[in-house]
Amino acid sequence: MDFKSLASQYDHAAAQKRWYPFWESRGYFHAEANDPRPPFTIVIPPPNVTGALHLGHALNNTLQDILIRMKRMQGFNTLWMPGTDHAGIATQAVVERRLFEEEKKTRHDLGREGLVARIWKWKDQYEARILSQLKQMGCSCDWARTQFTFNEHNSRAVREWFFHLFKDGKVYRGKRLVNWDTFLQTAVSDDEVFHEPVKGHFWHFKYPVAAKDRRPGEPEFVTIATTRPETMLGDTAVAVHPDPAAAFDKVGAELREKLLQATVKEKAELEEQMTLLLDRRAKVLPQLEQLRDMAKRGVQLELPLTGRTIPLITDEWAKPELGSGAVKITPAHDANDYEVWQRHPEIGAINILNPDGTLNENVPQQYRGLVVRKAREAVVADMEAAGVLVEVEDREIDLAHSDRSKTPIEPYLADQWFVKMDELAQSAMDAVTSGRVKITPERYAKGYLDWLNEKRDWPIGRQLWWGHRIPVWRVSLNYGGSITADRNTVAETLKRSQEEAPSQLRKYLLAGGLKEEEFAMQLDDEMLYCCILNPLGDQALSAVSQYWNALESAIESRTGSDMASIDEFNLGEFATAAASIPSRKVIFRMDREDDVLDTWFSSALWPHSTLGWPDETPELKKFYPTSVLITSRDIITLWVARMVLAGLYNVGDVPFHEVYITPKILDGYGETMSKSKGNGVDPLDIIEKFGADALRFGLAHLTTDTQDVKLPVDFECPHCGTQFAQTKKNRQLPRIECEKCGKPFSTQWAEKPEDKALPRGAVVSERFELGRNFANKLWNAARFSLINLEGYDASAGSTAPGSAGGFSENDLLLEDRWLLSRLATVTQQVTDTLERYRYADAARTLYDFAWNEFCSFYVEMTKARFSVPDQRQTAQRVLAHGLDVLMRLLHPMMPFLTEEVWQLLGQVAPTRDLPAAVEPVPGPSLKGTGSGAAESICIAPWPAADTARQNATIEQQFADFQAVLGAVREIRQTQNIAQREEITFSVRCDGATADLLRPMQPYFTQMARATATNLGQNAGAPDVAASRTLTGRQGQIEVHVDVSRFIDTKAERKRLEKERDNFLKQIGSIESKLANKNFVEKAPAEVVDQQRAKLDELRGQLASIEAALKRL
RNA sequence: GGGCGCAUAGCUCAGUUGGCUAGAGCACCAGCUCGACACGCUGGGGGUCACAGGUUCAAGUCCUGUUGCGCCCACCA
Repeated sequence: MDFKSLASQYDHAAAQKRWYPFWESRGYFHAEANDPRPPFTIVIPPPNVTGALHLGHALNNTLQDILIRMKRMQGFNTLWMPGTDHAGIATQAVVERRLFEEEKKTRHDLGREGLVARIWKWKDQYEARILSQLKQMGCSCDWARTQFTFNEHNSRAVREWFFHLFKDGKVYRGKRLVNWDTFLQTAVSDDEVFHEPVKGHFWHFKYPVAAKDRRPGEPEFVTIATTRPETMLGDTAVAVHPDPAAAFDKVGAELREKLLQATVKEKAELEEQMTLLLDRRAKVLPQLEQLRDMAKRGVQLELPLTGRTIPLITDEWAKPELGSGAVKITPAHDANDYEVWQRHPEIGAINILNPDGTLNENVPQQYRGLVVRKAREAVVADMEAAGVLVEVEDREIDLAHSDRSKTPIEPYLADQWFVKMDELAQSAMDAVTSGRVKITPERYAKGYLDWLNEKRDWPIGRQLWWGHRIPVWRVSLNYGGSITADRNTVAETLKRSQEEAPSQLRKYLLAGGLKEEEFAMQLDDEMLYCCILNPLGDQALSAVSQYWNALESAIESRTGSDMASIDEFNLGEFATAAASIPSRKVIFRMDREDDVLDTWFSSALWPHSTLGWPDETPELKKFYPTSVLITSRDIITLWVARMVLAGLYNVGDVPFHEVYITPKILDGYGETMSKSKGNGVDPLDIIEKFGADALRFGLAHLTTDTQDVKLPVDFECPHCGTQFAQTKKNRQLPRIECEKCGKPFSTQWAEKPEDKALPRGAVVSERFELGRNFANKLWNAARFSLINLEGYDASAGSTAPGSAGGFSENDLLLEDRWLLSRLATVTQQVTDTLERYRYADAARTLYDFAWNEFCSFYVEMTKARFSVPDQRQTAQRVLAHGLDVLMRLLHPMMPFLTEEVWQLLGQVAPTRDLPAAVEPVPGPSLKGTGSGAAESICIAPWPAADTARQNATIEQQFADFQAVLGAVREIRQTQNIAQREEITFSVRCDGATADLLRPMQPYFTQMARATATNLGQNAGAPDVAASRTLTGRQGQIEVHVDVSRFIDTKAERKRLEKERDNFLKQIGSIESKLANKNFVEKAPAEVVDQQRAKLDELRGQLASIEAALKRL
């Protein structure tokens, strides 16, 4: 191949298109459980199928792929498990919104099955898009194993886990205040709620003391205050503090404590608070104590508008320093009041809301059916009319809104399934404190532990349709075909047959074909719950259900028949028999729970369910526990913690040994990227413009462990190519007009046909220019090498005796030894930093080495050597080897470019190993050594550092050469000597350095168009010279360039004077340091010596600067 | 309210256990069509390391406080 015809710019699109299919077709990404090599496993944090991936995902997945690719090269049996998450509420909300926007339909118009079918379609579409994005980024996932949290297998795993928790008594049913979204009619979790201040009011009401409980001298009313007056209809008590004086004192003491440590500014404010507190105490304490006494006596209050009376109670929740000191208690609609109820069960709870947000039958007739807002108005008006409205204050209220529907949240008491967290949480805490799971960066362990330490039970039900339906059947009693499952009756009946009901049901289930270990039951005060493991789920159940319905009636019609005789019936018969159930007969009725499980319930299983659990697959045995989890910090609690406890519970081992928390990608304003904010960037835009390698390298380069990554982004006009900043204003617009050419283009928000018809403007960031430029630099270094490897002799340098060719250790020149030494160090550094997730360090090390050492020096220097027949082959061998190692080290970050180069290199230089300076240590090593002739760089061995070639002396000698070259170049530039002018220079230095520099003459010519006329201890300066003084390995090096033809005396003097001043300043500072007794005595001897040496050096340099000045 | 971070050049970021004149990329300035690369080469300018104290022979680095910003959690009759 004629390598000269290779394009001078790296064609990323072509490389991507060429190599990804190649890798896939060769099956490099596929892992088998029976592969004997040690495993290295990562499970992907499954992206939500809500939408396409943005740069945050790109970062996360790039970092995973870098590790996976390195480990693959290191010889591990590498598995990267891909997949997506069904993301319950988020996905359903997106699809519902789309449904409404496009067809003006709600989910109720479609029904459960219809809506779920829609969401599946959406899922298919976005899953395909997500997987395609990952492939275009170059991710080397084992695609054949692609998983989905809601596929059949994972559904089975979910049922299995739930069933075992249920059976263990770790799942229970309880009442709980949920954030009720009255629009979507579902509970939403706390993290799906946002708070927004709205203007509201603070109403003060007085509740009369019941006439019968009034005593002279005591208050006739208790005043309470609320921001939600309609909730008074659900009040079940009013509370006052049991010891208001003590409570006041406690608050006072806290204030005093603060005051002690307060700054002047805070003091005034705190003192004012203190005064207010004391005033208040004086004013209200007697009355509060009276109320307290009344409460202890059991006084009742009349609850206005309702005709009910409620008790006055004492509870510490009532803060004497707030409001009136008395607080209304509405357990069904306020979380704190709910807690009060738990402490005072006798007060009860009254739910006043219907799921749609209207008031229900528990409130007086006139309020029923009103929405909260209307009810509030009505209640306030009626309270005023009743003369119990004391006062209305304006107040700003931080009101909870649903993230999905943007409507206000109503706290609502609902039945929920919970997972008991005590032991599970403890196990997950132990895993981290014992070091079995290591979190990097360490600081994130604290949040994990703190959160788990609260051991709050986990509410797992969601009132949604898209998700894993809870595998529990409510067993109620049904009187003769009427399906009213009247709770009280059921409870009563069940209570009566408490012992009997479960055993009865058990018989039926067994008769229905279920095995003993496939179902479990829980009986609470109200209901019998049955959890069924059978993977056929609904289907099996309906058969069972039919079976016992029919069975009951059969038994009824066959007086005296016993259970033993059921075998003679088959299902068909029972189905017909069921039609004739006598109306007075009590039979069981089973209804499946409507709720689905929290998405995290299924994602918690991800590391083991994707490997086959609950089956004991070879994969599970081989790849579990996985090696590392790479994810973002905001799901450490929601996801990571739950995976740990689920893994321990189900498999008996942690799901991963390490967790690496990535930084977050922020936009130019420091805000996190998200689709909803409109600041998300599609990685494909970046890939198209800069290439996948540039994207990946850029992201790795930004990944430091201390900071998030701010990434200002620009729109790129598709008409004229102008880039201009994405701002908070324009980032959500469907169409934007170019700032330069004024022509409009569309954005990701384009919905209307006329907008969509416009050309799409890409969102780009100049941050990725770094990676693109680097890729191009590498490409050209490779191109240069390929062109010049003509005649490369693979056998040259073979250690085999008698081999032909010009390579032998003795032929290695200084620059060869330098490069090999550096290569060993860089290999060590890159390996080490990547193992420790220090991606940016690895990227920077490679960037600096490749650009400033390999290209700027080694490659440059080979130019002079290729024309020297004696040197050509050695230079080719070392160049090819250097490029080979560099490509392998870069491959995890830049897979496409490195493969492209690898393949081309293979054409001209099929093997590129150099004999190791020392024999590698024998024994099983995972790290590769030579590249061999791997057919793809994906599976080429990871470079091993040939540490025997590390040589500090060589590196220092080379540094001296670099310094001299730099001095000559600098003089050229500062003297304004044209590039094409040949110049001469002399170097005064020790003999060893002169010997070193003498053979470098071709490089001075090559790289600085300069000829050394005199080298050595006695080398004098030309008459008219510009000079630099350097500190070499063996002493001072003076570089004098003959500038007689060019001298700009004024400029040179100015420069030298500036430099002299600089030196004087430094010398002064070191002198004073050394004059300081404390420093000399206390600082370590080596630091002092270092300073003394430095001083000598500086003085020497100063002297030569002064000499140069004199000469001018 | 509790917790965790961050603040270094115009911009985006490095700066490992305190120790040479604090670095990089982009942007900026000057000069370069020399056969790998103008997505390049050579050289240059640019920083009171947010502020105030403290520890130390020595502080960008450690401690305390202040200010500003971000995130997480809790709470708000």
